[in-house]
Amino acid sequence: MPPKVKTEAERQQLRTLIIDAARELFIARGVESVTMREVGKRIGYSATSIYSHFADKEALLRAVCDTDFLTLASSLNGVMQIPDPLERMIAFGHSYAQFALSHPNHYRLMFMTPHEPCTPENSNVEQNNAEQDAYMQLKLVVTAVYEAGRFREDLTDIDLIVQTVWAGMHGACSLEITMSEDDWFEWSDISDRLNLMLDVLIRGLIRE
Amino acid sequence: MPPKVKTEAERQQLRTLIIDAARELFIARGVESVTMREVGKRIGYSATSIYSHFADKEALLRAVCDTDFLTLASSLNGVMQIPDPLERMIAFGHSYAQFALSHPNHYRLMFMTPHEPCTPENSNVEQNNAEQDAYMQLKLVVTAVYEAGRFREDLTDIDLIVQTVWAGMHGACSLEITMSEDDWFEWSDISDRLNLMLDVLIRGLIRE
DNA sequence: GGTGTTAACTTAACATCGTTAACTTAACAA
DNA sequence: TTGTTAAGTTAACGATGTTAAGTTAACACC
Repeated sequence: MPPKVKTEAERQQLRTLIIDAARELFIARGVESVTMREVGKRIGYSATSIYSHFADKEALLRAVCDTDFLTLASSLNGVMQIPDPLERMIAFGHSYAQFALSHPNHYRLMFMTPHEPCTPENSNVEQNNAEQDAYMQLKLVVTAVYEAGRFREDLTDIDLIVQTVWAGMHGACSLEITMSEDDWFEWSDISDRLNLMLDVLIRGLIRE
Repeated sequence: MPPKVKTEAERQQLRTLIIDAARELFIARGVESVTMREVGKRIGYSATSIYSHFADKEALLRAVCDTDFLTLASSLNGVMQIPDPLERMIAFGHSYAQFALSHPNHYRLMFMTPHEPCTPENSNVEQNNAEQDAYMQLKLVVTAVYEAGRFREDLTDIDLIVQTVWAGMHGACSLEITMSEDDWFEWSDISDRLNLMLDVLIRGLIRE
C-alpha cells in the first residue's frame, strides 16, 4: 500500500487534491466544523499525511483562499472587456456580488475571517497583476472612469474611491451572508439592495 | 466552601458576573481562543458551574452580544436629539462607526460572526423599542428624513433605505476591522473612507 | 543482489477543548 | 433528625489539531 517515490509534479497534484477536497468541505459546512480527519478521508489518506504538505489547518485554509482569489479574479475578467467605463464599473459590482452570494462560505473565508495578511511569501496570487488580483481589477475600472472625467472634481484619490466602492458592495454582501436569516430585520429583497447600493455609489461619486 | 441557597437576585448577579468576565476575555482575544475553563477561573468558579446559567458556549456568547446591543443603542441615543433629520443621520453614521472601531472584537461578535438569529426568546433587547434597538433607531432617523421630503422621489421603501445606509457603514467598518493590517491594499485613511462613504450615501439618496 | 537510506505513508498517542455524569456539601423544611 | 435540594466540585468522555514513532517500498550504491 504505501510508498513510491513521487515526482514534483505528482506532489503538486496531491497538494491540489487536498486543497480541492478541503474547499468542498469548508464551503459546504464552514471551516470550523470540518476536521483534518475528514479532509484526509475524502482523498483516501490519513489526516496526518496532510501535514507533509501544509504546516497546519490555518496554512491549508490560506492555500484554499489563495486559489479562490484567482477564481474571483478570473470570474471578473469577463466584465473587463465592456467598453464604457461606467457600465464596466456597474457590471463589475454585479459580478462581485454574484460571486459573493453564490459562494457565501467561500466569501466568508476570503473577506470576513481574520487570518494572517496576504504576503508574496504565503500567496501565489501576483499582486498588481490584473488577471489575478481583483483589487487591481477594480482599481483599473475606477481609473478608467476617472480618466473619462466622470467622477466629481473633488475626488482625486483613486484608492479612496476604490475602497469606497468595495466597502459599499462588501457591506451589502456580507450583511446578507451573516444576517439574512435573522428575522429581527425586515429584509428587503437582496437584489433590490444590491441595485440600490450600486445606484447610490454611482450617483454619489459621479459628476453632476 | 460550597452551597448556600441563593435568591433570584443573587443568581442574576452571578449571571452578569459570568457575562462580564466572558466579554472581557472574548474582546481581548477572540471567542474561539477563550475556553470555558478560563471564564470560570476568572470569576473563581469551575468551568462547569457556568452551565447552570448558560446551556453552552454559544448561549453565553449570545448573552454577551445581547447586552452589547443595548450598549450600542444607548451610545446612539445621544444623536437622536439632533433636530435636523439629515444632520442626525450623518451623526448617527459617525457614532455607529465610532462604536465599531473602538470595540472591534465586540463588533465582530455582533455583526460579523454567524450565530443563531436573535429572537424574543433568546434576547433581552426589546425589538422596535427605540431605546434598545439600534436598527429601530436608524429606521426612525431615516423615516424623519423621508418625512422631511429630502429623499429622491423614487425612494419610497424605508427599510430598503435603512438597509443601504447600514450596509454602507458596515462595509467600511468591517473591511477596516478585518483587513486594515493587510498591506496588499494601499489603504487610505480610515476617517477619509468613513467620510466619503457617508457623503456618497447622502448624495446618492437625497433629492436633487 | 544484498544493504542502507529515505520518501511517503500509517497508527498511536498527547494535550486541550466543550460538555456531561457522578459526586459532595451545606442550607432549609418537615 | 432526617430527607431533599440548590450550588457547587471533580472525573471522565469524545472530539479535535498536532506530533512522535513506526512501517514499507523504492531507489542508490557497493
